[in-house]
Amino acid sequence: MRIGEAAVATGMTTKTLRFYEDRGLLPPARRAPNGYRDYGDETIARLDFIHRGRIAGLTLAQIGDILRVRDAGHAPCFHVRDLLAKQLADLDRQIAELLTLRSAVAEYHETVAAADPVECDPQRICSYL
Amino acid sequence: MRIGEAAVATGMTTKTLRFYEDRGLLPPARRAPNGYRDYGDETIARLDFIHRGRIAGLTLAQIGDILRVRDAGHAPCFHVRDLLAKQLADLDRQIAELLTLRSAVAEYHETVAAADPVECDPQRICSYL
DNA sequence: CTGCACCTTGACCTATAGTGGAATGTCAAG
DNA sequence: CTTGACATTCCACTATAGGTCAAGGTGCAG
Repeated sequence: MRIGEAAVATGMTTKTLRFYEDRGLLPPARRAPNGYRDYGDETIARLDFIHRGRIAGLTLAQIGDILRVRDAGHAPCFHVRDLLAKQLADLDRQIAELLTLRSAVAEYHETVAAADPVECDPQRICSYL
Repeated sequence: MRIGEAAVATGMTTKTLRFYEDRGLLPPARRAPNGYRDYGDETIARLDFIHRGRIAGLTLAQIGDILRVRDAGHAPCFHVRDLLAKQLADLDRQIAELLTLRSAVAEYHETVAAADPVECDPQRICSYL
């Protein structure tokens, strides 16, 4: 299977596949006599895994870690569990930060929406921010 | 006031001040005869405004837009109001996305936490993700 | 034989908000 | 006269996940 077909099969671009190889998420591809990359079904499965990981919000580095555990012959379940726990904690922190920011912005917005431009002090750029 | 003093006064670094000038958030600084930048109080006020904008989660580009409106002689209130409304909408979207992602990750996490590594199919890398 | 679709590599670009370092100039104090 | 603290410019680098462009090789159909 050539790179273009693999790209269509996984919904990625050929650029992305080469990029993943360069980043070590895919092993160096087997080559046809003409130098073209030749992929088998196991690579498609690997790319699907990478895709699922990305959907779960994992970074390529984290996905790479999981793949290396698997490639070392171990089941990466415990590693994945820890990674997902960390991901949950990160998400909770990010959500909390955004909620804090949201309430600050909402307050500014109410103030400025009720503002009279005439009272705005040029020196302060905008009196309501 | 030299750049180092202005940096201390605003809690920024000299690098940041030069960077802001380069990005057009500060006008080209007045220079002392020795070539050193020479800042007045109006620049400190401007830097404080930039700082408040950053705290409100505005990008430098957005803050720059506000400053250009002010520099053109207009009160930027209406512009700021629209910007903050957009910022609120963006934040709501981001928060919603993160909450969606969080629930997906939470589900994966529960599944994998209850998983038996022995049943994990190597071909699928990790059966629970 | 030529056109077209596909493949190869390498180098550079995107956005964000700065940070780090090198080479050099300025100025007051000891 | 030199040392130290400050200033100048310019260039490169950080992290993320690729995208763009160029110059060229491969292979099949008409």
